Amino acid sequence: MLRMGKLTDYGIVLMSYIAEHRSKQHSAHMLSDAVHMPLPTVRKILKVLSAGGLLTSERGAQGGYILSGDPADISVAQIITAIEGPIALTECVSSASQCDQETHCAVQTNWNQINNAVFHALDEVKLADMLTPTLSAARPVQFYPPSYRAKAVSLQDGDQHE
Amino acid sequence: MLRMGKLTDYGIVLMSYIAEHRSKQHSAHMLSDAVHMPLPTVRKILKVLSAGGLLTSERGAQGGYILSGDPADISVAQIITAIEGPIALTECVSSASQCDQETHCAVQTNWNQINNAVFHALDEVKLADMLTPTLSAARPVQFYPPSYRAKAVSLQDGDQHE
DNA sequence: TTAAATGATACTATAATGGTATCAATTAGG
DNA sequence: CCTAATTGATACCATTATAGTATCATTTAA
Repeated sequence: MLRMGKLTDYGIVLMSYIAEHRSKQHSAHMLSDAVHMPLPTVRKILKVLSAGGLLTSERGAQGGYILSGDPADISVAQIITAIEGPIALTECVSSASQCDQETHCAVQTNWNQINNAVFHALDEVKLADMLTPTLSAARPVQFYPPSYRAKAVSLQDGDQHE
Repeated sequence: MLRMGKLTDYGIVLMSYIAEHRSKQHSAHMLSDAVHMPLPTVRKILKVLSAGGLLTSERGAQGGYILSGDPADISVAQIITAIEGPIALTECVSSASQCDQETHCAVQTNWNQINNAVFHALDEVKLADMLTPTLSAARPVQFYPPSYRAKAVSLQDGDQHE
């Protein structure tokens, strides 16, 4: 399974919540209550989201966070990028290939394209889309065949615990 | 950054190598030498790839591995799925939502679409494509704007070390 | 029957991640 | 002007996941 940090997941939930209540300014405390996440964690995420330019913060009493832009303009890719860093599946792409594989790594070049494909997929989904309960009708969605799921075999020891 | 296990990266390199030398059968030992990866690790990956149906194994002396299918038919998505498990960015999708967020998680529904988009992006890139040094001309590739890279802010402590 | 190979399982150390605590800086309001 | 509320920044810890290794069982060609 392609893994993404749990904090990023939280981040998207937070962004969704804020987008749903754009009128108000939200403090970390309020959001923590509203979305039932531990306050320190919420604070950490909000800070990063703010540093990434997705949220605008106001300090001091009665301060808080608001969306920096329109939900229709903020993509999932932007949120992920803000929290996780640049979207890339492999290390070697972002960190200018310090691996000793370079010789056999004609592969590397093509990773760029893969990463791009993934990025664009994520960039097409906007925050506004996340608010709508289901948009199945709007976009042509094809669930990938269950055979793929079934074929997965654990790399780790013993149990797969899922 | 969206993370993918290093072993998966290795797996793709291995598959690429095997695809480039389809005629022969390859033992873990040979591959370990050829691609300069630790033998035990190579063995582990090959086993999983074999269990996933992407490689066909033959036991005993003079045994080894060969590609199960045509490189043009094997997608990167398949390789990733074989090694990492089903392609999904969040936990809650694959493990039938055991999170306590369900109330606020209208978001969850839409993750399916995101995961799908990513899956299709990865499924379109075939192993055969990885062999060609660059296919820039063939497919329209757009590198995402560097602004996204720049905006990334570390969630972790201190340094970003990259 | 031996050697070469895959299959399976168990173990360990390192690193990444999530989570927490603490203090500094800012600002509205009494 | 002082207090309380709030974000900003940094440092720290514990748990988990990952990569990597070791060991033994199984199969098969020579």
